[in-house]
Amino acid sequence: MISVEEQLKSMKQQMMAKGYKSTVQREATMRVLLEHERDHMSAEDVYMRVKERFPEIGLATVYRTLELLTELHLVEKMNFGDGVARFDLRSKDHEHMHHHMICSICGEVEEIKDDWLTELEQRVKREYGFNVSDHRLDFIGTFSSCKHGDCRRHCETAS
Amino acid sequence: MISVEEQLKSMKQQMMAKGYKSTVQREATMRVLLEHERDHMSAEDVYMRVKERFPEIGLATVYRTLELLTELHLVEKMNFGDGVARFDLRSKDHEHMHHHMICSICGEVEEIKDDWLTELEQRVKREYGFNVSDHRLDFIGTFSSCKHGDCRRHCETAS
DNA sequence: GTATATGCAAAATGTTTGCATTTCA
DNA sequence: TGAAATGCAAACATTTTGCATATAC
Repeated sequence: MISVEEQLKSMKQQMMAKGYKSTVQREATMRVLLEHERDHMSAEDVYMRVKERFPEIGLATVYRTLELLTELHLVEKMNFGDGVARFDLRSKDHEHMHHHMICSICGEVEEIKDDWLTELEQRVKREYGFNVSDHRLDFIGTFSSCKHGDCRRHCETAS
Repeated sequence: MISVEEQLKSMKQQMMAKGYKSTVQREATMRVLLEHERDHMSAEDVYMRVKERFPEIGLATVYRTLELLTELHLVEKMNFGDGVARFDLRSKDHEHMHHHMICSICGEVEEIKDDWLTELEQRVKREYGFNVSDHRLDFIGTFSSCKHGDCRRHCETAS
């Protein structure tokens, strides 16, 4: 596992290589993303976390930064159907998009870190002539533990 | 294949069985959905189509009807990341959610009607104790035909 | 007759944009 | 220095809500 500082440096390099400037606001945003790698934060979530340490930042800047990072494929923009976009870092050791299990009882989104789709992607290519560059796989259902009354974790935070 | 009238009747019955009333607005909305079974229409799309035949209908009614039908599992609410919810009928002969190929050149959303995930759903259950009731599988990429300049179909309509 | 559904307009939500000012390379 | 980035507020798009009226059962 690479350290936060190293990852930050690498991200900055990728940004500057494409002609974008490195700013304190962008660094602060990336730092928040690094510290919440798999939290599926909304833009507002990211904004609030960045604001804690950099109170003068504007929401628009966070949106613009997240858009930029998405463009650079450094973050992944997701949508779980609740009307808000969510963002996660695409770290070096998780090149491929991961899959999700979305619990309809507690709202928790859990990850499956493997890539189960390489085979199906070949099939798509073979049968439909479609070249897959990305994929999204979400399972909707219930965790056994939720069904039995004791939710896995932070049920109340899943607004 | 069941006729439109039969399907409509069945949908109305399901609605009334749960205590909801059958109204002309709801019928008109369902009819539009039946005639555009796999068109991934936004609420606005549905609204405009219903309005053609029932001009006094309000957008809010369409939203409320689509919400109700989603609740009854008669329609499927989707989200392709462009900020608008899209709706399709869940017809009898396609009980399971289908998969999508989303072309990043022309924006076209094409369907894969098979269910490729039964095996993976068992694996989720086995490895994570998660009981899948639904799933969503989207492939993002490009059709060979789009790459070669001639887009598959109605590229300009994919706003 | 009564609870439910509708239409309209207003509000709420999430996101984008214009523009004057600041900052980075 | 000059182009790019920022912060703010206003604009925007989509969806939801309140409420008086109409409708289905």
